[in-house]
Amino acid sequence: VGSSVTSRVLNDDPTVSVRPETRERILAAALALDYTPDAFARGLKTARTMTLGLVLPNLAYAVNAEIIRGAERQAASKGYVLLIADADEFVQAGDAYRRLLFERRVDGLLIASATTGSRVIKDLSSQPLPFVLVNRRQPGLGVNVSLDDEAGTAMAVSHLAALGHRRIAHIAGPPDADTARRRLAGYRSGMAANGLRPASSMIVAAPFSERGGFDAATSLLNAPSRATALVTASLASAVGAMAAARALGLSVPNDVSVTGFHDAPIAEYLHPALTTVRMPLREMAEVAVRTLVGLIGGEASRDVTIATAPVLITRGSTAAPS
Amino acid sequence: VGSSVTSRVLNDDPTVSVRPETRERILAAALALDYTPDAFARGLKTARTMTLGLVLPNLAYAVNAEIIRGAERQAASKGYVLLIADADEFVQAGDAYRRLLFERRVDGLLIASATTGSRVIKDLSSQPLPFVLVNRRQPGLGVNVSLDDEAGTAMAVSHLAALGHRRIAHIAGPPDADTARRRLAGYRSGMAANGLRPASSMIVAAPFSERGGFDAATSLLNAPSRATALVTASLASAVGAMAAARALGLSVPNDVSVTGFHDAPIAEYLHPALTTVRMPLREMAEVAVRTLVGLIGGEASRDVTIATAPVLITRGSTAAPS
DNA sequence: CTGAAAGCGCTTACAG
DNA sequence: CTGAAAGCGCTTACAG
Repeated sequence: VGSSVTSRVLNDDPTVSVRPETRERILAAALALDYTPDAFARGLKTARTMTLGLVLPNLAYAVNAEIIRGAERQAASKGYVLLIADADEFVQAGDAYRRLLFERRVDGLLIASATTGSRVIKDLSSQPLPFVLVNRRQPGLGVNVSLDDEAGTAMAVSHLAALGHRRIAHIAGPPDADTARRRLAGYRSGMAANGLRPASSMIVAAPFSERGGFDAATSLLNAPSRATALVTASLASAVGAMAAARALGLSVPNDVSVTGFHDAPIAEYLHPALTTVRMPLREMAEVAVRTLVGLIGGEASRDVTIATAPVLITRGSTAAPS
Repeated sequence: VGSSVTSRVLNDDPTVSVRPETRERILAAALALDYTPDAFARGLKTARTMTLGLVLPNLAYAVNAEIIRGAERQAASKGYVLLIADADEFVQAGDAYRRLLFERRVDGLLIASATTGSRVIKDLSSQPLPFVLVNRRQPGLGVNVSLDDEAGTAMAVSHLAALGHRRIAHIAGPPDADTARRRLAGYRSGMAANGLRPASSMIVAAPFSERGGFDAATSLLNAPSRATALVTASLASAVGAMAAARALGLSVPNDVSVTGFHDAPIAEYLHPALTTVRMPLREMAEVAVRTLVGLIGGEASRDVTIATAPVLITRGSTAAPS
């Protein structure tokens, strides 16, 4: 049997017409020999690598792990394999950048990098490789898949307002992260919806880290007529905020309530257990992969905001003000 | 200029002899055209993909994120790119397995999967693809790079013994994880070194999770003549153990001391802050990559245990027994 | 010192 | 229905 027929049979080419017997022989031989096509040879010929690149920031937080896992699984189910690149190096236009963008190693890129406006991101648009921004909106710059962070944060605010809190402060993320800006918007709209208008001193920007939350909460809780509740923009900063309250001799939730953003197993085991907004992170990663695969296939795609509603997980870190 | 010379100049082929002027022209043209060789074409010809596969388990824990990050950076600096595969799917011999093992997509594999004796792992040895086991020893099965988990755990035990504890219990990991077995061995040797011999009821196996630690600690702390200190085999189980103590009305560290294994930013912000053993995880990942690259290059390699000593980070979760 | 040729392992028009 | 041929973009002996 010639290699042409073999290739077509093995690839289920619908245009092939082959005698059932020949097909059987090919299939049997392939099985007997454990034949698996060489991905690089195939990639060279078809100009499809069946590989997706994932550029992502700090892995130390469970949130990003959810994204990797969701993306990896969805990619696998679409026949793709996932290449991972560190955002820091990528964004500095290092080797990872060159390798993913120009060596034709990937058919498309998922960019989950958190900060905004880097030169690299701009390069992308003047360049034919399809890409999708994950958890990150940047109008005018290609397709993005993101969550309704605003609704999530507003939900946390409403929960606290319903408990009777009025002086609700916000530990926001870093201003260069668009997720931080959208969570801040959610804080504002949540306050407004509850008839509250926060003083600007009630909003403090901080990195998405324990340390960031600690420092921000310390300054917030040291202020005169301090807040009775802190809505934070990440899980890590909520942990830091609770630690800061304790360090000041304040009890959570008796003296001050704290909410986090995103959920992870540890939230339930903290002291007190953390009330937090659970966002559909895995779904976001899956949709991002599907969107990218569509783009690669030539589909026109639009931005998508994951419609699945955020869920507020109420635990011990929030209570009525005393 | 012919493509042969071009290729050799661009690849710095030492055997090429070329007029300086020609070389200049080639270099200038490459620069002007932003030329980057097609990785797949090169891979097809050279039979080197310059890609490494990383098979790893549950990403939800910061520990594994350290491994990815260390591996990714080291791979990048060696000119490699990192493909990621989910251990669950891989170990069940799913598509990821086929793709990484047989499609010649990678030059070698880093296996950081935690459990032991899977069929897939055995397949590997009857198969020419170089691989390195990361954080996981399996005698007779290829090269592994691991940490001195035993010393780390013994260190935690000695710290508690020095504080005056005698009834030190161990929340071990799952018995099918060799890291768990080595930490258990460290617990035993640490106890012996301090003249203590624990009753077998002082050792409880549990998954490496908050929940696992919670359940194990609950049973341990409900027992008669309960332990005054718990040495756990992971960060997550320490968090769970502290929660269990609280749930029983016991204070950490006044009634019971707790130690974790591995460090992450959150440990410092827990209540109380967690005493834990910091292991050189990133170094392990880097050495694993270097070892794998050596193997790919045909070097004979031996198992390596990272020599860098574990460090005990003493925080508020341990104190003298009251 | 430089270039033409072969070939890596596939897929895909195309001819028989 | 089946197979021979070209070609994807490189690298590497080899010939000039």
